[in-house]
Amino acid sequence: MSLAGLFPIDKWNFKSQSILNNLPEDEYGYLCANMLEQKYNKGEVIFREGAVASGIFFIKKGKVKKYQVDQTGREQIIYVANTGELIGYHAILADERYPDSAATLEECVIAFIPKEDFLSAIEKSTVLPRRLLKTLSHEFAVLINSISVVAQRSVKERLAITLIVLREKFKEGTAAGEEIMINVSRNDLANMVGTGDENIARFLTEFKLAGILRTQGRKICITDVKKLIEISGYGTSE
Amino acid sequence: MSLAGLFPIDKWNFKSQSILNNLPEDEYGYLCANMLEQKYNKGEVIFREGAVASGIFFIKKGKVKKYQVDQTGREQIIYVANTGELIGYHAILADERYPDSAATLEECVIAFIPKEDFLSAIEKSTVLPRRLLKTLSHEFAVLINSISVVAQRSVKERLAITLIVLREKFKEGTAAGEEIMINVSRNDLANMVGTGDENIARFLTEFKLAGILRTQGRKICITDVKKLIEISGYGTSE
DNA sequence: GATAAAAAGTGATCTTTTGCAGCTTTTAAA
DNA sequence: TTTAAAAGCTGCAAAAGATCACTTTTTATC
Repeated sequence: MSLAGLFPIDKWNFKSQSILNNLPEDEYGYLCANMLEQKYNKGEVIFREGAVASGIFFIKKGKVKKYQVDQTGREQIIYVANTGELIGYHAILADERYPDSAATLEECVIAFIPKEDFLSAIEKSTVLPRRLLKTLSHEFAVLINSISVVAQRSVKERLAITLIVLREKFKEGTAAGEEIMINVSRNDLANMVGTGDENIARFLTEFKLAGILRTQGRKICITDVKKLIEISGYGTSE
Repeated sequence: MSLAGLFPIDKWNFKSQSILNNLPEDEYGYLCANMLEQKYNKGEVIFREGAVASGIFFIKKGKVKKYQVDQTGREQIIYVANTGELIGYHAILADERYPDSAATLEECVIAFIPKEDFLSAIEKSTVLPRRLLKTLSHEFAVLINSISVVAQRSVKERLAITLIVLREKFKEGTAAGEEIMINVSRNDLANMVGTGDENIARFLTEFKLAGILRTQGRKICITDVKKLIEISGYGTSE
């Protein structure tokens, strides 16, 4: 089923894919001159919050979590980046250290582009600055939306929203007709929602009993998205 | 007292001032060609979330809250913009509707710059795109920081942080040597922290009894910032 | 496939936060 | 200065969420 009109999925997606999409041949070539492609295992850290930013990363394949760790050691996942997205460019553009950490959620292929190449590509390009401004501004909208939701919605609502969004992300790697399986640990799920693992387990059980989803080991399959949208709070209005 | 080294105040400030600061004469002149200056009373709405974005706003004097209202009518204040800051540019750059609403927290003087002027100023300028990229990227860091804090800190800690940040904002309009008075309603304070008015009143009383602050009507004067920083959770580490 | 380690699920309890009701103080307007 | 309305404060009860201990299931590795 499509979410169109039922759930504001745009409010939850950065779409940084569009930055490099259909870039003029020469500009793309230049950007890739010193590109360093690398395979990452599941759970590997790509960069850490506070580290001096040496470049940006292009996710050629896989899913990456972006997160912050607070002083008590708890992890807050800010965003899940998918195949085709760029990460790490904020630090370069702001000329600051990485504001968050990034780690793979599954096996990934990721290309590294050195800071200098990225910056001079922007310098030379006419479309890159414009695209970056657009993407960054859109990201702003996504993030303030997240703040409102985290500040005002219950854990149950937030879990519902998280599951809907994750389902869309996992849809991309799923063949048409095949069932969409969300494959993240309960702990990662808890760190996205901003609660403890136990709470997640409890609500997942509740959702399962309500016929909203089915689990296969750690994997989750949403069987009734509509009901989930209702719980998310976006169901009636918007 | 200075917060340097004690509290990461940079994590809480957009600093969009720097966008127009010391802009080359001609570029600034062009940007201001059709500028429309207007006086706003306290509490007036500047633009509303979801409205088609017609331009950007330059706060010449005063403080403005940026907020979202959820379906239950609750307001979440995302940011307080101060004298010298720009607002409304995200929507223009992203080519989307305003992602949040803006309203004055006090009497303000605000100048409106039409969308077309802003966009062609960017087109013609060499420094504007760069500055915008830098500002937007920094804003990203500020917002993800907010998400972590809202998701993981207690109401008491969040109030402490909010008070420290507000104090810095009100410092700007205060003559040197004069006492810094934070002048916002309990309701606005609650909407910044993301809780109810009653909770704010309770913790303010607690802080008052602990000798951290003093109230004069609705106005708040922080008398022991250090203690507040300890409560905020930034005291020991960072 | 066996097995150890890790992750997930459940129950009980404790803490934090919310929301209501009623009261007091402050503010603004007559 | 008076007065009405708005804003702020406090106590209490209920709800939501966090934490701990323990069991069960799953995953990964030999």
